[in-house]
Amino acid sequence: MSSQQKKAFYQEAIPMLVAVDCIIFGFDREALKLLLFKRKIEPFKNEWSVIGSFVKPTESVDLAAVRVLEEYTGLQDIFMEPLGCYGEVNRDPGARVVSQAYFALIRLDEQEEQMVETHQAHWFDLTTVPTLILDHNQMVKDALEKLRRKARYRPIGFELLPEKFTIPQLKDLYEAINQRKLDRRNFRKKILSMDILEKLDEKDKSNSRKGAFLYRFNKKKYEEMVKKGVNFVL
Amino acid sequence: MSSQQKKAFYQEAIPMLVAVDCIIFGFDREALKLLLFKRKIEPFKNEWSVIGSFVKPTESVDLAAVRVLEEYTGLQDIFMEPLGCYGEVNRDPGARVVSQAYFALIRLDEQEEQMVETHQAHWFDLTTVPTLILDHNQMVKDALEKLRRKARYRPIGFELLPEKFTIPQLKDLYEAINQRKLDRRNFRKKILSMDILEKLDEKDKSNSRKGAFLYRFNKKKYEEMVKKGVNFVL
DNA sequence: TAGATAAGTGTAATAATTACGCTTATTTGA
DNA sequence: TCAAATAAGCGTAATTATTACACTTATCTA
Repeated sequence: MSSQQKKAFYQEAIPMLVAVDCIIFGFDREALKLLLFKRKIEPFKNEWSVIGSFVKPTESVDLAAVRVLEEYTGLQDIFMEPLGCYGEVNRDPGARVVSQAYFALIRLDEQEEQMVETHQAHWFDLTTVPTLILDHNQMVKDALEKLRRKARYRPIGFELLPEKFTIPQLKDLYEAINQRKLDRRNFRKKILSMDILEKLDEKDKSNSRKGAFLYRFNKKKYEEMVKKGVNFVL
Repeated sequence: MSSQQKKAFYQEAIPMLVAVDCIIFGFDREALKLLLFKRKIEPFKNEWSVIGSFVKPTESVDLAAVRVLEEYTGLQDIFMEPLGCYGEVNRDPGARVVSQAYFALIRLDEQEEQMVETHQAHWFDLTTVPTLILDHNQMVKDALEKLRRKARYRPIGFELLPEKFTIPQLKDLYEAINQRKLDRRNFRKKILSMDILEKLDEKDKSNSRKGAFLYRFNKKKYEEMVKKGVNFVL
């Protein structure tokens, strides 16, 4: 249906701008990081903000989020899910803008960390997030809370860890997300009892003399468990 | 800032319509119901749909949802929370419309059931939901899933049950939400152990010869538990 | 080759969940 | 009037999950 035809309906309604904003978390094997960038347009040009864009008429809202993520990080097929709608009347002094926020999880290796710096973007440690434009600090706060809640019943590690990882690394990730210490032995017992990890023959010795065995997720088994609605409370 | 001034920014972005849709669940002491109404405008005039409206320039998105709920049910201060954004390009043939969906829970007594019928609205049993316009069936499905998940860690009963209720009634509600039988005795034990119910001196004899004691929620204790992040898995 | 260190294994104590039998209050109708 | 029927309510044993923590192992470095 053409734009002309559509205009016949909903005459009384008033259009507004729709944007997407992505809160992107990364994990570099020790700390949780947040990707921010320097805004390129007025108002608030050159201030820190999360990554975002207006939604184009030819793309769905979800797709706009995927596009933005790819534009700024070069990454595709990233775990991303909706965070919520930010729709206060005066949240953006530039116009009436309703923003749909998303949060994404990506694993960091040097490659990505460098790539990102070329876009006037920067990975911040979660403990040193600067003041952001508009309601973006609130978005980050909400995203973090959602991440924590989510981590309670899903092994988030899929998205944040490299393909091969050790159990102590997985534990570090959960500690970073939840901000509390977990018992090393109980953590191992619990995650192994879920039967979603595959032990490999290699060891990672970057963190200890003894070295820790590498594992990888068994995605199939994991998907099955999610379907059954199992609770992975760690 | 006036609309004129705002136009100076974001010139390249293309505005679209923003709507809210509310998926409203009710519980009438035996079954979960869904509130639907006959659409008043073209396209799809007179077909069943959930309750919705376009967002006005002078109101936030959240407020639009509250307004709509009040317009159709006369009810204020209803438990409502965001469900998600529905933003496919061609989801509405009438225009490019991005909809933010909400779901709400209300308790049904005859008063409300009647009131609603005056707006060309109707309470449907969840097992007999008709075909709805646009992506509204999907919204209902998503809302139901969210309700179930939510009920796992919050005593939803606050919103769906009358002020005074019996433990068997609360159990029936959880069974309706989760679509599975719960053990009467274990349910009672668990809910009482949470220490959020106050036993009253009255009995409700509508359902049995012996009669069941009425209880009411202790909202203060409940809020405290939610703050502490306690899990109410029933 | 001893000492240091993180990885990994085991186990006992405690707490939560599940399954289910028995008693109680009340109404109905034989 | 009183036995049968029924849902409400109480208690307990068996199972399963969680927590706390002691001990052993593999490996590197000095």
